[in-house]
Amino acid sequence: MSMSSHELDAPPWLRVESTIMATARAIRQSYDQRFSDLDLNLSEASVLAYVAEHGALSQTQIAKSLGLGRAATGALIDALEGRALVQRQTDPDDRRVWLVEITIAGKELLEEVYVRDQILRKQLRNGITRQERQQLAAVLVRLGNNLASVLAEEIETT
Amino acid sequence: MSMSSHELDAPPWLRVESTIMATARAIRQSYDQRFSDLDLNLSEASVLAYVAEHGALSQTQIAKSLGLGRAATGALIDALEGRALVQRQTDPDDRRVWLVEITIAGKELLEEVYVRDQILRKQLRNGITRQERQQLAAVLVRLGNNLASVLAEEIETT
DNA sequence: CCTAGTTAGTATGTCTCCATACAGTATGGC
DNA sequence: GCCATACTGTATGGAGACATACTAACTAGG
Repeated sequence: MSMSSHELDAPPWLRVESTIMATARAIRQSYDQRFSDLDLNLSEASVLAYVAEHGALSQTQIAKSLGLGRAATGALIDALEGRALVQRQTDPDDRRVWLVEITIAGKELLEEVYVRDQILRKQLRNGITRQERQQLAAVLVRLGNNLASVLAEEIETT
Repeated sequence: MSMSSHELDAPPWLRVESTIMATARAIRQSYDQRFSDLDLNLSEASVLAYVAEHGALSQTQIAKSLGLGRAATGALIDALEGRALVQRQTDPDDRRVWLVEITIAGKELLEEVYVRDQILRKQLRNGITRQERQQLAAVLVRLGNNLASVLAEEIETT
């Protein structure tokens, strides 16, 4: 993996963006590999975990919480439902919405997901202190806020 | 932007991954917006800047330095060449390779790119100290190394 | 009521990238 | 020289996500 090979010679903005981008890709990839024999990718596992923790939720709620669009979320739930890991129920109060719940089979699979997540996280934290991780998260959040205002401002101006 | 809305309620691994992922997406998006009236996206601008700085390069060299695959890089160069921002020249020493160089028009466009990059970077750095940025980069590199070894190990085991 | 506006979920097209496979070309051992 | 190997650039198919547009259904104002 050429993670750090383009640290010195690339143009400045690319350093930030491509490092973050490459890291994000690699995280996704490592989870996908660890989950591959469960036939789950990271997004599917995330939906499963989120639904397990929060009970019957609409797809829009799930999408918002996971930072995905509604279309992408719907596709994920299609896949999970096809394997009977979650089930859709009609909402008695609103005939537009599906309430998504985890099934017994889903819970069982999720146990294995948790185990592997723990192992992988331990490997990824190697050589990175708790304080550093917290700082990383804090800086990323601030960066995210700056990005949000940049993007918002941009829309105004247009 | 729901950058921080899923900070507290999402499952743990998702916090790290999705924060990084969302940040990367947002960075790309903000650059794309700032460059949109130049008809450039971040990757194209990166290729342009990299070629401007390092002169005639093979596509493989460019790909490696930018952390992209050769196919994706080729497509980017196709687009830039179609707009006469770069030009391909045959390598007298190796008939397989294209040597890619920036054109006058490319250099002119790049000036504008640099100006906008400076402005955007200043906005993104808002409230983040130089030290924090360096630490962010350092932690990301370490995380990247951990990811690389995880992915490598995974291949061995398979 | 009933009409206008909003929201839930879905379908579709696009974007950006990767992985794989391929054809043409170099290179190093024999 | 010759062959196996490695490498360059391209074509193709797929993954993952977005934006847009659409249908169905809810809701609030008149």
